[in-house]
Amino acid sequence: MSKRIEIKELLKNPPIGEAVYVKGWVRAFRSNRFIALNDGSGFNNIQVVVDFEKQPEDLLRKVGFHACLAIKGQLVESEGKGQAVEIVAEEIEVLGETDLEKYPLQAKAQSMEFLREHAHFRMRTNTFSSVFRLRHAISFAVHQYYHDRGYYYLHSPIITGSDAEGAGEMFQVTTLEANNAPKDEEGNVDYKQDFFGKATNLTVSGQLQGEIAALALGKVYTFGPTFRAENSNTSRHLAEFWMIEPEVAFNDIFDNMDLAEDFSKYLIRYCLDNYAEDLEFLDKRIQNSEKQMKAEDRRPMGLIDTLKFVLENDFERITYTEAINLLRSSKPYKKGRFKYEVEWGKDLQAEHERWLVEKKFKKPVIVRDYPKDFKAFYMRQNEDGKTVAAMDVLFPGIGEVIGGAQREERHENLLARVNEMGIPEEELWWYLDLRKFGGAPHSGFGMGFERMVLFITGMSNIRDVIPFPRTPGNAEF
RNA sequence: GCCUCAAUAGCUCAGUUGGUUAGAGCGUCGGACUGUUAAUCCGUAGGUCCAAGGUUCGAGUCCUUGUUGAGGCGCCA
Repeated sequence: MSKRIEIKELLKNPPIGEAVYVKGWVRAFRSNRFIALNDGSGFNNIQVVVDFEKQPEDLLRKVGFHACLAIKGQLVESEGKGQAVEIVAEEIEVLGETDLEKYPLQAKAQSMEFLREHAHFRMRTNTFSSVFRLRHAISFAVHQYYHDRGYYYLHSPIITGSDAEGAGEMFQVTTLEANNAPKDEEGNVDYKQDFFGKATNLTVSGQLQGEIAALALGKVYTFGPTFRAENSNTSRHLAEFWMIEPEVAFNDIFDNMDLAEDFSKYLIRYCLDNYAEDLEFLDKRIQNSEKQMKAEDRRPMGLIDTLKFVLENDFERITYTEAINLLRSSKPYKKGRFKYEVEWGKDLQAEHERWLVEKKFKKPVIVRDYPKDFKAFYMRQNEDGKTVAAMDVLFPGIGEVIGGAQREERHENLLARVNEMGIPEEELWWYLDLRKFGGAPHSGFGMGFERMVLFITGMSNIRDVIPFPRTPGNAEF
């Protein structure tokens, strides 16, 4: 009786007839009699039945939406229909009141935009508590997947002195004062006097360090925050996001594709197997919100059906050249509906990727062997001399969730490419060394963690699947 | 960075061709209610119509600039 029990545990193994002690927040107080209490341990609430004649009136007044309570009572089989068991309250203690005249949240659906502005309260809603439980689940499943398969978790650095990843604009890290930085003889900022003795940035990718580890430990993965200072204003981009980057010695591009598909499916399966209640709630939520929409704007399948469909079907695998040919024989191409040109040598645009994934194949698609001209320097050159062993995994509704490649392991080829692209060789001496001493074919990819969370939860804005989103012009909370 | 749209009560929104005192639902607050499931019923209060400037006898409504947000595009994961 003296020890608190978590609501999830209480509902899993209900000790009917026994005295119980729970704590949590009020999700609803109905009919001056029924409290729906949730302590965050799971999706489901416990119903607390109050005999209001036995409780002081001023105490019951404090039992409002999202107030925090501690309740002692007896667990009994429920007389009502919506739940199997309930607690008959004997002692109610108010741990934290909520002044509802000032509290912004309400016991009804509120817009994602509004809740985003109240990010310190939004996790108390059904939607966000489900999303963040799933975010945890996916994160845990990532480690489980790789650990079970003999991969080593590599902590790649957050601060990097390398300026050669080429993955995007970087955030500078410095202890120099903006207004009073020391200057060199030419009048430029003298980073030799900075904390690290050189210019440094927040990492945009752990891949290059991952390769170092893969060529010693065999199979590794990184899972950490990455930073892009791009002025990207979309529902799929963050300035601070988490990325999972496996890197595997001796894997070629086909092994890489197998890994990407198997890994993605594992994460989805883990959530379906372990977090069904949260997924069911999110599924219903989407269906309700789409009721007012026109049929053609609705998703073709419910959330859980979509996830199961992805699990049960192979990802489509095509080359970039095949993708171009398919696009050029498509209806929207022939009718001139595409805004961007479809031509071998030009990158696939979002509208092209969407057609391939959502119209043509209706499932995840892996596109490989892209022209080398618009891909990174480290990707392995194919025999045709025109393409590289790059791959993108495209998901319905989101687009690119995974980007990867077989890495160029041949020192001559890599060096030629580095020079061709005008990258300073001295920045990459250690990366080039990996090819000079015991080099090996190897492959890897980066999965945008939030994009995977977006897909699995069915949310539509990436800002709603990370607790505290960082985007251009916004670093609140 | 570019394009489009939006901003009115705590929230979600309506507001006619520019014309009297700006409305509704939900929430709040007050009351009723001992089997509710976003409970229900009755009542009350609640507004610098995003900001600044302009046009006009008169602006929530029209114009300009700005701010914030959303959607799309580009960059990518």
